[in-house]
Amino acid sequence: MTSSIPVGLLGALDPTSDRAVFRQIADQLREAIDKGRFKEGEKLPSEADLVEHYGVSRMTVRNSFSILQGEGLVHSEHGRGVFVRPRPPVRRLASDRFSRRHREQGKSAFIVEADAAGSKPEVDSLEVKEERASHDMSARLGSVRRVLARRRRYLLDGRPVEFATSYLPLDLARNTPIAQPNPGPGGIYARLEELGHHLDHFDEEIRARMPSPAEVKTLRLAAGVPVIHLIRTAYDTEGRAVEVCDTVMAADAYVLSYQLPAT
Amino acid sequence: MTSSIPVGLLGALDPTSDRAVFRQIADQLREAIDKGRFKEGEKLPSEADLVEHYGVSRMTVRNSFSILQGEGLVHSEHGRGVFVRPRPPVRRLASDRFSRRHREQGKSAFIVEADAAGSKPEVDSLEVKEERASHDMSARLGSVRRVLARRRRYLLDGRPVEFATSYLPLDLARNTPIAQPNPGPGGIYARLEELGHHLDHFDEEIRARMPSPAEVKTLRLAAGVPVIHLIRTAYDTEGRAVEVCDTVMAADAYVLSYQLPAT
DNA sequence: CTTGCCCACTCGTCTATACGAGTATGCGTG
DNA sequence: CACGCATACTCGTATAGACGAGTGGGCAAG
Repeated sequence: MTSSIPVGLLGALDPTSDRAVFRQIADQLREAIDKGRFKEGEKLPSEADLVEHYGVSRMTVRNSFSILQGEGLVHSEHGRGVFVRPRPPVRRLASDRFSRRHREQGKSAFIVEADAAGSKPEVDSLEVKEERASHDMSARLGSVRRVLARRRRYLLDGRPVEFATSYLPLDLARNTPIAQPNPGPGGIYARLEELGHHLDHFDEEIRARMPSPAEVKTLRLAAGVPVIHLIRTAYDTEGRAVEVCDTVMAADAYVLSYQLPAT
Repeated sequence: MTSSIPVGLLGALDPTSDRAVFRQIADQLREAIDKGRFKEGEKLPSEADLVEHYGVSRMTVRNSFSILQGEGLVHSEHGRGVFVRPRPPVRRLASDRFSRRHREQGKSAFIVEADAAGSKPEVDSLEVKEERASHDMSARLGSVRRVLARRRRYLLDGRPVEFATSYLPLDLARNTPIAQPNPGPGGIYARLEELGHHLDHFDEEIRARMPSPAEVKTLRLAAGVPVIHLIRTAYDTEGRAVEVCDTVMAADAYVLSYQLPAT
């Protein structure tokens, strides 16, 4: 007995079916996972086990696993096995997360929230730099040539969950606390208001897509995990766009939540 | 010469690199696509071309393609080739799309919008049914046992882009126009208000994830296309949840847009 | 008991081959 | 000219084998 894994939880192949063998195997594994016969974090039967159980070649089994991996259901660890991917705790982003009320406290929303949820928050790879505005950024900020870019990465319990860059018109941010790595209590929105730019409203654009290889690296994303791409523009009471925040989030770690009036 | 495709757009492998051969090939193809050397909808070199160009086995080339497919960059067509996946036109969903103003016209927002964008809208697989509320739905609607479920699928130019189900408490919807396949001008929100349920606000929850096999089928999704899962709850002025709309959208066809006051 | 090594097991990468099935093109037949 | 078929080219599926590399447990030496 080379395996202590209950391969018996799986059925047999239907040779009369039109469905490809590797799809049938993937279907059976998926069903077993969905029905909880394999639990979160649990090890699936090894490739060798499945080769023996189904009487197919190893590449066929690997093909099945690659389907499930693409669906984000499992992940493999070299030398250890293939595991049911655990659902990470999600972070809820409410639409009122930038209200002045929340800004009063000294700590950032991210830290407060994470502490409340019992996870350890970190912010790293902070970079504050002057840059040429990209074409898109220039359009969003109103024909601005140069911008101040503030980049940072957010982690929960050591896992990167979000990578964000704020862009501000350089004429507005230069030589202000906003250009400091730590802009102080209440973050850059508090500083903007102190500088006389009273915030009026935000526009948020939301997309979802598969990550680029760079994003996979930065967010240490597992296969089959999309990203949520959120672009927020902050406008002051004079209608000027004073900041654009470009955020890429690991989709399995987030639920966005908005409350809309029924006007 | 078996191929008219300019394989010459691609470089050579680096045998000293630690990076796996199939990843190097995928990198080169990705770069060529990103730089526009292969354009949207264009056919990539065939597997056989790449086998010859790189001097590797076919499975290695296929492995490279499968990476790009998982990233949503390419799609393959049996018997035709592998193509750069075209970016479909996106549908923008604005946060004011349910305002009473938009409800005045007879036609649904989806139809109006699509006509304006010059695409042909369709709504199909309409199903109106009484059901037992799922645990989650019951919680959202306030301990409701039975619901009226309204299912429909939206298509643009023949392509399915969205699948939505509205759930309403049965005691509220039974024997009203809401239980009709076509609820009339302004949709069910107009009918709800006529029935005395004045809408106060909506809550929207947004997630992104890879689609289930059923969703792949319903939305005819290409590999590497995530879905946006939106759950909207409508509340009346008495604080009662009067509808929950569960929507699954092809992520490559949508940009969601919200405007938030900076209170 | 602790340390270090070996080995079994695991997934990762790659080759070579075979056959099947969908697509498109061109050519020959009617 | 129109139709249908042969054919070449495409990707899809599956097999069999090889070697590499990460992991972890057990065993032997110290």
